[in-house]
Amino acid sequence: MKRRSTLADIAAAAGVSLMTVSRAINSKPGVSDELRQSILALVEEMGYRPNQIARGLATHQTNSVGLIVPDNTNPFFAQIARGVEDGAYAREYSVFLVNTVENPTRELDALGSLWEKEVDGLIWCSARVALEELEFQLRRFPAVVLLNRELENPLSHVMTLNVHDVRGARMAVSHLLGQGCRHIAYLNGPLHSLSAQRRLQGYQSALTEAGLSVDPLLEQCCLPDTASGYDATLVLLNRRPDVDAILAFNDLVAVGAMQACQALGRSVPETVRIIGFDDIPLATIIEPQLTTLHVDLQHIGELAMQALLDIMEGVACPSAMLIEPELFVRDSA
Amino acid sequence: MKRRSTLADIAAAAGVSLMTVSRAINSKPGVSDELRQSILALVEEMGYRPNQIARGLATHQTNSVGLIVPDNTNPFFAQIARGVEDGAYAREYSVFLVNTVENPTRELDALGSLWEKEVDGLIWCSARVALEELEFQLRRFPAVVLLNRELENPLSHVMTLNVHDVRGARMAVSHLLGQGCRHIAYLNGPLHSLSAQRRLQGYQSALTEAGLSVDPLLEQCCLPDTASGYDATLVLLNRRPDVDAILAFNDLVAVGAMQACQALGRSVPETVRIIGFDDIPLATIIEPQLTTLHVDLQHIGELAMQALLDIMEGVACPSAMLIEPELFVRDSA
DNA sequence: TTGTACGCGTTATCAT
DNA sequence: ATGATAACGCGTACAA
Repeated sequence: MKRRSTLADIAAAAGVSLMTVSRAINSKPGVSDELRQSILALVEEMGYRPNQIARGLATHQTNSVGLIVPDNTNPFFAQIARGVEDGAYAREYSVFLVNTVENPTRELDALGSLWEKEVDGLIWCSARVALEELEFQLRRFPAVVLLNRELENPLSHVMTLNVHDVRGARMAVSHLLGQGCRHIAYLNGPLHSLSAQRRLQGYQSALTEAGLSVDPLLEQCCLPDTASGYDATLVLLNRRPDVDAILAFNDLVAVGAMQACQALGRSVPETVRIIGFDDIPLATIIEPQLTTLHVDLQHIGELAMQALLDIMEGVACPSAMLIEPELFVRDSA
Repeated sequence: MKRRSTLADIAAAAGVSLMTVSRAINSKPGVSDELRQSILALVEEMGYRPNQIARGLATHQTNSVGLIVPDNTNPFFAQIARGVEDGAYAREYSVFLVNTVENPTRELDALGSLWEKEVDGLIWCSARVALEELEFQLRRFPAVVLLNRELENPLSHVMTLNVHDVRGARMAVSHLLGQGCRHIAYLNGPLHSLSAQRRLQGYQSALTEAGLSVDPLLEQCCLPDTASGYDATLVLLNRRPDVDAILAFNDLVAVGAMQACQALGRSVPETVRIIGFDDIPLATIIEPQLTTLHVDLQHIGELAMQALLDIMEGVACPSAMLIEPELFVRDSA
């Protein structure tokens, strides 16, 4: 690996000063056209590329952002990450990806590490930290987009981006009620998850408004994966065999629920209707295809990145965005 | 966002020189114990964290690596990325994630961008560039782990990490032959994919060795996703209705094949046996569960990261690693 | 239009 | 054990 050429090398080769080369490269005024051409030719020839570390030190801009997710393996976050990365590429930014693995220590480590690296901005999904810690961290970064978390007091350099979970859950329940279901259960996600709380709230309020009572026995918590959804459904259906519909925290849980129903000989959607959330690719792969609340996750990722760039550039930007999920009725409900 | 404190701030507060603080922080010798203690206390109090950009400029080490994948949304690469990130976290490295989206331009852009950022190392999956370009790029980085690509002439700072695709495909074909199948088709992946070529080779050689002829009509190309697998299977079964087994390039394709069979009323595994490759989570979610060649992708990611660190630290390291897939017999074959 | 001096925050080197 | 000084590669501010 031979030494990288620097501005000084180019300047020497071109017989001009450092600054002239710098200006030529950054297409700034103050360089005659022919000189610029010959410099750029040299740059090409010598394979020069600006050293972003040095540039970062001088300008306090690194052209990189951090993306914190619980687990990039989860299709939900994978899609978002893809959108973020696409958006970053379009604007010549690089993305540091970090998984928290639902581990508070690792989450704080990630924040510290990103801060040390002087990222220009941060997209932070499902922040699991206490409010005080959250505010401390937000203060440290120049720009932040918070996904899946809300903020009482808006900060000018922070935008929150949330799915309208309450409305989504209500749409699902309405649909089930319309199909004649009267014993609708809810497989909730982790209690500390804001989405889980909001979806629960939507579920309960829809039932109440329909004149049905909210029955704690119809609510069952589980981790947001297929295996947990399966187990939770067995528990649920054992406790309340009269259940005729299940709203699941997300699609993975819904699929687990579907498998459990099949294992118990309860056909879907004939005896139990199932609705998921998020519309991950799996939703259309399994049989019967999953009715679910569709959210364009990749687009959300791109939106988040664009908003982040807007904040960084001082462009006016809303303090919060709310994404409306859409009920995609397929075969499971 | 208030100004970050710097070494100078700490030094001033402690009434010592910059270097003493630097030494204390980096736990280098040359600082008395009590002084070190009091400095570290100040560091804590003032919330000081070293600026990695400045440090990077001074040391030419950034404590960050690049990870290039075709698409982080593909479970195959998502698992690998997760392993890489876990490994990086364990050693206090950060990971730049880049998607190439099978786009050569974007792949080159990614390499350029990572080089500008002075990453200490690179994990490069499924490099799609020509040999000459590959060698040029490899020369630019201090350390590289190449996944899914081989190298004629080993380089001391590069390691290749491949799955033994040939052996995997042969195991699959053997298994199918043992089940009595005699018209085994192969749904190949993209032609430019090295894995696809190797799996094809394993498929063909296993047939030949069993005394069966290789029939081009039994080979069908498709993109490595479910929809393409579905379409390709329709084409294939239309052309050769006598097919009694399908080996798919990967699990996504296999699932598409399974759906196509079901759509055509051909039961799996009774009339058509199907085997996939990679064993992504989906393999055990669908019904019937997929028989497939299992590879521990997350572990591969960790291995890649560890090897990369070894290269970077000058630790002796093999020039190539070959991972053996294992046939997991489930319900589809 | 072009060039010079300096600073960004840190580490390496050489003194003390 | 501690400190002064010079890099690292670039951009900003100002001078020519």
